[in-house]
Amino acid sequence: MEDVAELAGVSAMTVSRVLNAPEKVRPETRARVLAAVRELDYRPNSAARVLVTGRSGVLGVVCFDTTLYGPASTLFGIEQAARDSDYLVSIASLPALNRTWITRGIDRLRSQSVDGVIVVAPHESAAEGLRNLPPGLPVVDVGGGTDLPVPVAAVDQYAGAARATRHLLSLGHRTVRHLSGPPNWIDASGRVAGWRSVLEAEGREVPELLVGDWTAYSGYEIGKRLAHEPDVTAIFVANDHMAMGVLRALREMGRRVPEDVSVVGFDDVPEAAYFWPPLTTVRQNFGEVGRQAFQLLLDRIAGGEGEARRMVEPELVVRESTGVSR
Amino acid sequence: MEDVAELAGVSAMTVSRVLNAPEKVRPETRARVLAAVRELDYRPNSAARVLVTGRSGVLGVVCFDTTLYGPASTLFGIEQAARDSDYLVSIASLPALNRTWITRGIDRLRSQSVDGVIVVAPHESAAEGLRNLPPGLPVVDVGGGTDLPVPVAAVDQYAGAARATRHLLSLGHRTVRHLSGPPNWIDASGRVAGWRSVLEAEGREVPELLVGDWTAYSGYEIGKRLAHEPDVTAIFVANDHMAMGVLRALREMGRRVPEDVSVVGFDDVPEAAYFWPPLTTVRQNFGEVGRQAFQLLLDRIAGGEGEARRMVEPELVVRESTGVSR
DNA sequence: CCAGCTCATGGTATCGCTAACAGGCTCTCC
DNA sequence: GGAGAGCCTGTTAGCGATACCATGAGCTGG
Repeated sequence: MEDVAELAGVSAMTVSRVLNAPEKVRPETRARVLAAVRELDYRPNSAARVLVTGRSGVLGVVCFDTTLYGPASTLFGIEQAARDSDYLVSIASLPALNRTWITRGIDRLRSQSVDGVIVVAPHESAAEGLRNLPPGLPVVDVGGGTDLPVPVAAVDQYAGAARATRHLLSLGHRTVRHLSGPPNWIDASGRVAGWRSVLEAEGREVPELLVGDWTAYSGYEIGKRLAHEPDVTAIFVANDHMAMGVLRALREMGRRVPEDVSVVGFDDVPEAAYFWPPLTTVRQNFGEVGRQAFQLLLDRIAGGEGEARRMVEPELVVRESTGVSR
Repeated sequence: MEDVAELAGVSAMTVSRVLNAPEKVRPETRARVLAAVRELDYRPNSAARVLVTGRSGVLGVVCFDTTLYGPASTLFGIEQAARDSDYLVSIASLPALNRTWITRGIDRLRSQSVDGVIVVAPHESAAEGLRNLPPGLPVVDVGGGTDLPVPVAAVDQYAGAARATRHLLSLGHRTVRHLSGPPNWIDASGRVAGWRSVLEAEGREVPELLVGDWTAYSGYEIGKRLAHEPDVTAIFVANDHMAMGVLRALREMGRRVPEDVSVVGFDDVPEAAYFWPPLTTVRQNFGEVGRQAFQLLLDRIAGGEGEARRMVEPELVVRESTGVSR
């Protein structure tokens, strides 16, 4: 920086000002400095800047498994929003979902002086991990429950599940089975709640809950069991990958979709329209959730104490895997 | 740090040593310092450390679309390896794949004093972006070609495609059609080359190349066209998602898989075993690629000039979408 | 008993930048 | 024409750590 200052015939302070508050420098001086910056290919040292300002322009994301479609898409949304605002994103992935690791992840990021942290761990353990946060560190949660001490951006799982369930009932099905995600996942329990509430509101029997682990494999295994129950005519599956396994199991066992059984998924992965049959599902706009989370975080970093929750509405996408009850 | 030093009755310098070179401090003193560290919940300020040492413990990843299965899995592998070595990962995603953006992504990371950069952009433009790198910055590429000026970790696409093609020929098919990924993607051209070379080596006709864009949609559209060509009995598709579209198109047009047409995919996404029919495909161990890339980068950071290329072998996974030619 | 070594620790300078204040210049306006 | 208000720009100090060298204690060996 000293060199740039010398080349431009000004002091280091002026160079600093050109970079941080250009309007405070006379245009002519500014031009000379910028020319010198280019000439020497000068780049400010962010470590030094962080040291004195305390702000780094980096935000941290704590996440679990970024190969899952939802978290990966959310992360991507966050990254895009961050790029547009000249933030950089550091990620701390967790080997397991529990309080200890979440706390450790946040610590790891904090030690790098991130300006804020977004936690993408839609699991009950996240709540514990967010209980006693280091004071002064802005934190936002993605997909968490309502009882968190931090702002939350999330898709309204309850509403999405309710829509899926109502759709099936409206086709004439007596009731709807639900294959849920693993217990303790916030998304999973939100979908269970939405499903159950619609059945209860409509006075339908609430059948036994089935529990998978998000994988197509678990959908397939549980689907085989379901295929043996002749009174099952409508299944709401908690994500598209499990739904894919269910579709295959039903087909193998000779039950036609949608003639014999209707199936609804959740997520609307890009491939859902190419399942056999094309899958009716609930679209979640993960990218939008990521962007909302980033906005919430920006607000907190700026000292805002405003909104604590931003819900993104899911959308039912009707394709060919659902049909009227026989 | 001063406070810790005082509480432990030592100088700041000793505290620093306890944290960076514990063996140089008498065990007894070390214990006192560590106790003080815990008591005050002291955390070193990484910015200050970076300022003086020049090393940050952060590595950067430049990537394109982290919602794609391959890049997401690779990123995850890198992150896991990094965590195990106490590195943090910053990501810079690119709005478009070209020289300018890649350079800008690297610059963005460099301005944060990352210790090294891994570029996950298996596209020809990456090569240009890697031509004139800032000197002194260790860079490793993932999935790039052979002519890069930096070390590369990659899956051997050529070998994988060759295996897939030979598998189809061994089932008695006269020749094999190939639906490739978009031009200029390294993976895509590697697979094309492997496919073509086997056909030529076996003296088979090399049919016109078909080109998709990695999406199930493009697979579906091109699959519909292929379904009309009765002499097509074997298709090697450049990724599983496109293969899924092809499967659906063939089915819709009344062509049975594998009885009439055999289909092989590439990637082995977790769902491939639940396609209809279960997809024969080429498994790529993306996680391993990520880990190898990280190892290469660590080596470069440490000043190594060793190996420039680490190939990960893909594996043919035979399922039910391929069968003997009629 | 002391030169000469090792080992543990401390003092000081410095990394590159910006906050806070200081000062000089121009301009306005009575 | 001079006080006062702006506007630019410069000077100084310090952010929190580590590199480097100095220092003193304890030990070895002739």
